[in-house]
Amino acid sequence: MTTTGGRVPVGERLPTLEDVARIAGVSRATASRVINGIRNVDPQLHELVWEAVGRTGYVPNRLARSLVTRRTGTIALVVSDSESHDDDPFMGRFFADPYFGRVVGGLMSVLRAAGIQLALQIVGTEEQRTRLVGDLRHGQADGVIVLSLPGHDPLPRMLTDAGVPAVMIGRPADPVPINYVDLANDTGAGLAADHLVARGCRLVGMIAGPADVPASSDRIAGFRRSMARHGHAWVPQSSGNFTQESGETAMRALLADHPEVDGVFVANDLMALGALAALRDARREVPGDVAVVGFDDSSAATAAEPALTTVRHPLEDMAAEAARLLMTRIDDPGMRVSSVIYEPSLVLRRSA
Amino acid sequence: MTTTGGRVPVGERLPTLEDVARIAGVSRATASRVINGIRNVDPQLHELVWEAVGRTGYVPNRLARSLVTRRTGTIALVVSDSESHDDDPFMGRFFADPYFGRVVGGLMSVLRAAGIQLALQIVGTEEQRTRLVGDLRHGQADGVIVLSLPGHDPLPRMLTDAGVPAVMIGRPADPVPINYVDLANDTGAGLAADHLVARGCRLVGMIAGPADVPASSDRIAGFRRSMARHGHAWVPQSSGNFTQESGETAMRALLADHPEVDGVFVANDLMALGALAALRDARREVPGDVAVVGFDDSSAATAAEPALTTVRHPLEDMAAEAARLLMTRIDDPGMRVSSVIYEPSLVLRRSA
DNA sequence: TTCTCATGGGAGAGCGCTTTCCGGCTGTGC
DNA sequence: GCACAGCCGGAAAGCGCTCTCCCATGAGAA
Repeated sequence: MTTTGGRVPVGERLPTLEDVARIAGVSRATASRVINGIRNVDPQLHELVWEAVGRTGYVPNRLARSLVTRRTGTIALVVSDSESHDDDPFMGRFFADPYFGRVVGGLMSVLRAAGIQLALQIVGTEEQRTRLVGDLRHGQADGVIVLSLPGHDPLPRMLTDAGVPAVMIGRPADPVPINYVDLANDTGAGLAADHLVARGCRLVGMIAGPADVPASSDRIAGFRRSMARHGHAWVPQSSGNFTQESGETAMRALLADHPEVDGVFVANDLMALGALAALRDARREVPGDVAVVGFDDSSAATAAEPALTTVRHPLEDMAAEAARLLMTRIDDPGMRVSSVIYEPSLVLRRSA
Repeated sequence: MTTTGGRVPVGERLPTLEDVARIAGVSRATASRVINGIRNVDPQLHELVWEAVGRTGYVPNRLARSLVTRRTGTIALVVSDSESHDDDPFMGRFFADPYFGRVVGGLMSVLRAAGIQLALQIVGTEEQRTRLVGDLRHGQADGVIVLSLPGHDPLPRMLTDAGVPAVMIGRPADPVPINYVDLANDTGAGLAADHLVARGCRLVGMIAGPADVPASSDRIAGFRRSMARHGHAWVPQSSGNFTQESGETAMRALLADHPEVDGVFVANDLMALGALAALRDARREVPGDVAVVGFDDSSAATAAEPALTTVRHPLEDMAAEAARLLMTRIDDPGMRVSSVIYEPSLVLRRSA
């Protein structure tokens, strides 16, 4: 078996800048200048260097370069999971949820074009968090996108204290001077309330998410506020954990306690799917007997039968914006803390 | 504002091994040995070093370490996208698909415990591929997990030629001596055929995926073979691209051409969701008029109404296995090429 | 002609770490 | 009492790259 072209045989030492320089008959410094397009270099040497690069199949060693430039071309996506343990199935659920995929897709749409790679990090324990922040300060990654998760996570604060460029998707639970991109969750929930009331619903219930997730509590507050404004001071509520099954259970509970509900706002589409199943079991027509409004406009909304009327959450756009914000922050360390809030809209389908 | 505890102020130079050594009153070499737990070091010095580490808040610089050890503690997840362009929406679809999330979840379940991070890479152009392989040879990552995508991708071959530890999830389209983990897709499709026939279906159709994806073509072949064995030499077929809408379109086409179908095998759950919608539109009862079997047992299967009878694809387990295989390969470069094939099973729900 | 100044290239000092090599010390067996 | 292992710690050589100095050269000004 022969080796084709200029390909370097396996196991052989890889060509270094030194080799390129030697072959081109210039110094390492000049070779480096040519390859990085820095300063004017004599066109003739320029050519010689590129020729040597071609002949050797030279590829710069990113690690070595990063060590001196303090730039890695990597952004970390950190999922901070302060509550669950390593063997908790929570993470499995998390990745399977459309949320994760949509975020990654949005981030990559921007990062890919910029030639930046995304490094996925999950931190659970205090030690892992400290470690992560340490690595980041060393420039393991140029910046961080933090995904908001349940609980009062110390990570955002640690990151800002350490001066690591960071952007959160979803606001932090505690007030921390960190950049973030979020949705006006309260307004979105308000839209759902308006719609259900306008439809003529008399008793509207709510299936909420975990109270310690900011996105969730904002939806709860926004919904209640809007309902109150419409004269519904009291809203029966049941809670789930954003999964389909929990939505089904919550709907059953709601139905048991308040058989007369004729409208329900579910804090995310996945739970709405479960709610739909529970309503089917209870022989309630949707939207005839009970109108259902979801939240997120994820793929689950169109998968549902009937298709879900839901609040649109432009997660891909938000993630893309977060990536852009982070890149700006990385290039300009002096940038002042800023946040971008997206406005939700109601997507009308058949369920309400 | 004061700085708490041993925390190092922002902007200050980070403590290096040199600093730790100086404070502990030992040489850099000894400090390194203590921190990495290499060789026996006098217990007293040992303690001195750790104390210095605590006082300075020292965290080893991973980059510098990797440069010399040639180990990064990173595994790359590469999505090779040889056909689409940068602005193609294909990638958005890809990340939103449960497939991606399930794979990441499975990988992380293993990698997280091993303290390895996952770096996401998307390569589209030839240049990006060359670049990627170059970076990998330099040890940018210790190994690669490759996701199989449409088309005859040159990447697997490039990787093996370069001697980069790699494991594919899903077999390569062309025969390449690369490690992979796959599902016996043909057997799975056969299970679906057996079930539909056993149910008494007279005319069974099929909604296939793209023909150039190995997983898809294996399902097609397996289904046809099994149907033939049951005496159904001919199977009407319509194709989609694994999305819900394409499934709906394909089902409509199938119904138009063969109104008498009373059973259909759909090559993945997402398309099955679409097929269900088309059947509903056409006023066919499922499973009464038409029985439907999906593939994957993804979250879409339970979201469907009626819930889908489907072929279980243990993607999380497979991804976890791929991660383990890769780690083994990394530690033992001499390991011979091996592949693991998972056996599918049929999950009975209501649609068939 | 001489001095100034701009320009391009080379030498070499690091970036922060691991690891080999070697010297000095202690303990054992004869 | 001596030779020989066996250990342990330090000095220093890198890993592959960038980038600051500094020098040489040549053009333009006085």
